[in-house]
Amino acid sequence: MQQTASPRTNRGPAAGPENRRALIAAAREIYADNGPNAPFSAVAKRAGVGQGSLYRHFPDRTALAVAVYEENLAELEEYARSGQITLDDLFDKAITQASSSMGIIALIDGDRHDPRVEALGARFLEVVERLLAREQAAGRLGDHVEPEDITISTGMMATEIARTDPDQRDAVAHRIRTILHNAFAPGAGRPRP
Amino acid sequence: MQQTASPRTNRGPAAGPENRRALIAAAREIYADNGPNAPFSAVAKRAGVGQGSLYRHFPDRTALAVAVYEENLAELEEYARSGQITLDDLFDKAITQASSSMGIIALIDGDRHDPRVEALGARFLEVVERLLAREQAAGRLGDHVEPEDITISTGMMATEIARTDPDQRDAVAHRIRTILHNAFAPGAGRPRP
Amino acid sequence: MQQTASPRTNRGPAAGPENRRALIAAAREIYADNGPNAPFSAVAKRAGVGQGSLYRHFPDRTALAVAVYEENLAELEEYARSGQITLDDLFDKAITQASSSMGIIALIDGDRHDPRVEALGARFLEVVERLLAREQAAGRLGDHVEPEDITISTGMMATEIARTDPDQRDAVAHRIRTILHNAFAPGAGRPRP
Amino acid sequence: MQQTASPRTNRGPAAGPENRRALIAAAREIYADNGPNAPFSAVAKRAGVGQGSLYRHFPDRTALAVAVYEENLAELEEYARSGQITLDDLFDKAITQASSSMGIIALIDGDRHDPRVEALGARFLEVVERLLAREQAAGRLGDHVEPEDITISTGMMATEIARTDPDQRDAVAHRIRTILHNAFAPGAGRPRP
DNA sequence: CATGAATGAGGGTTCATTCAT
DNA sequence: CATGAATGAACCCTCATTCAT
Repeated sequence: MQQTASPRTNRGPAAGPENRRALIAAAREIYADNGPNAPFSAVAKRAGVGQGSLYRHFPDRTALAVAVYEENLAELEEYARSGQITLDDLFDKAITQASSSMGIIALIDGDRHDPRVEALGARFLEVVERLLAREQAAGRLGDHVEPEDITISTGMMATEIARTDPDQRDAVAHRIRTILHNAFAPGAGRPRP
Repeated sequence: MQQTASPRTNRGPAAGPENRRALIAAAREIYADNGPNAPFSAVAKRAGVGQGSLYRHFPDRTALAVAVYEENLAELEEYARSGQITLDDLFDKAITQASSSMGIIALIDGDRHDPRVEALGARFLEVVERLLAREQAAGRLGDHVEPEDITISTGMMATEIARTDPDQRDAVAHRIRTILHNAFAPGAGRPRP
Repeated sequence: MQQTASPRTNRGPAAGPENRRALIAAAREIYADNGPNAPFSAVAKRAGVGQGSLYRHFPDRTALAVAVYEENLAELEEYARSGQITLDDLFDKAITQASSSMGIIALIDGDRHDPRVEALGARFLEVVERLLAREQAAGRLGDHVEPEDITISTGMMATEIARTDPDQRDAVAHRIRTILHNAFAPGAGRPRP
Repeated sequence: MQQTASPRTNRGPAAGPENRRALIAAAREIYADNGPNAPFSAVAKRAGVGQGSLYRHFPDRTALAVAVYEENLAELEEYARSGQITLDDLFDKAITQASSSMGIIALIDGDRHDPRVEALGARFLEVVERLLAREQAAGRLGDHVEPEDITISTGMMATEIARTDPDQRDAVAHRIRTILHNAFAPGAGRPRP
């Protein structure tokens, strides 16, 4: 009837932000190693944090996945802000992140209607829109390409990479990039003469 | 005083093949409705069959998923054998099947190294190779296209369709088809003049 | 990810009815000893039955409490059917059952709006109605008494007995009986001359 | 770089009594709204007070319940001291308090052997004894009535009211009052002529 | 003296798998 | 060969209690 609490160590509230970071890092590892069905509690264990703290910081799986993905996205936004990002840069980032976040991506996929996830999608779309406008103006991408072409393609590519064996990822990534480059190249949208 | 426990209906060995079919049909419904994490036992219930029979026919989840997918593939092979299958036909099939087998696809994804799954992949590759050779010969697909481009693209497309909301599937399917057509068109692989 | 089942013994389906009885008996003991907040799983343990079997037989706490209480009620109905039950007989039964079912009563209380519980209440009301009509006709209970007076009083008494220390139960029971007898006696409802 | 964790508001020792009052008020609300199984911590949250302060003021659930109930009792004592309290007045108070303190009553019930709870019972008995003596002297209650008849009846009534649906409380209260009035009326204890 | 994050054991429930009938 | 109840480990989540700040 009574729950006996026997905390081994209590580092106090100061541990809060540190724990949050540890949980996000642990989530990356756990979901990368064990796929999206890994027990939620495994994240807490890996982070060296109590179950309760995990739930305090992230009330549900989605909250955690969003936090992880948000870090990825923030890095991308930062990169986009700091210079002239190209489609290849975007693909590079997507491939890199897909390789290390496979479980998280799958997790997010399951919740695509969650408002928190939709918000991330909107932020990603913005990055893409700016990129596309610039590249089209420079004549490096065809005018037939729409932002959704890029977002969907990037998502497909990331998923495919994520589920590919590590030792074949480079080859598959190269193949998909080539396909997409051909599809998005200037002139690709019009019938050949 | 105890009423002897007795199987309600035991139709004997004759029921074997019938049960197998019922289980496969039930699996389609269950995984379509509930996603890949649906309880295995739900399939037996939906099929109107005991747990034991489910395990007899399909010792594990993968065995069942393979059986379902094999039906899809057999249909495609049959279709390919019976006439001049085009890339568009292939895409049509993939889209149709993705829409109705989303859970199964996800299930198979998790087991891509299972030999039973690999065997299906090999059969699919064969279909694609024949198709590609014919279409390239007819000048309807570029010579830069390789069979793996098709298999990977089809897989990506199917996954993407499967995870898209039903009411947006047509639009997304159209978009992806356009991208891939542009990518695979004759001339798309060479630099523009 | 996989749940490993390691059943020590599996006595087969024949154990079903036996398990059900064992669970009901265990529930009586557990809730009598530990009150209504006893862990549900303790019932399974006491019955020597797996958790799953407990849930199969009784999908929730209320189902179990209803089953227990239904046994009590069936005994009362049987008794009422077999002869001329008096108010004192009813009180006797209520007191006896309250003493041994305290936790169950509390449990049922929490679910009084559950249809299963309401059905039991209706059955109890029927017994009371017949009893009251007969006793009033015989002049042993006042005409001012209504069935609900009896049902509420019995409920109050049972609850009070259930929460009284065993060694004071007789005294308290006697006291409450006297109060209610005085209240329900012929003439008690009318002003004294 | 780390921002030092700092208590938002710490009003110092002066806040002590104020917090205590806030906790008691919060307990009333929480247990009225959520029943006796409401999380202890919810009280602190509702009171706008830290967990630690809750534990400082009330080391356990019972301490808090006793404090709440003590307020009710003090009000009753004050009322009794200030005039000629009748049985009906007592019932009125009991009904009113039962309606608003249902969770607390249930909580106290579980701890009736706690000395703190027993002390409250003794104080209540004193009020009843004085009331009974006065009413019997005035001929408004039968000589057969003993203090324990009143205390038990009041307790039963309160419990019954507390667990009755709000919209039926008036009817049930009226019914129980009538029963008890009939039982305690002068002459009710003697056999009819 | 107050705050509120951290802890982790415990209870609820599900479901993969076995096996008596 | 089919049935479906039985089993219990695993996962999810809550919450009583402590304690650094």
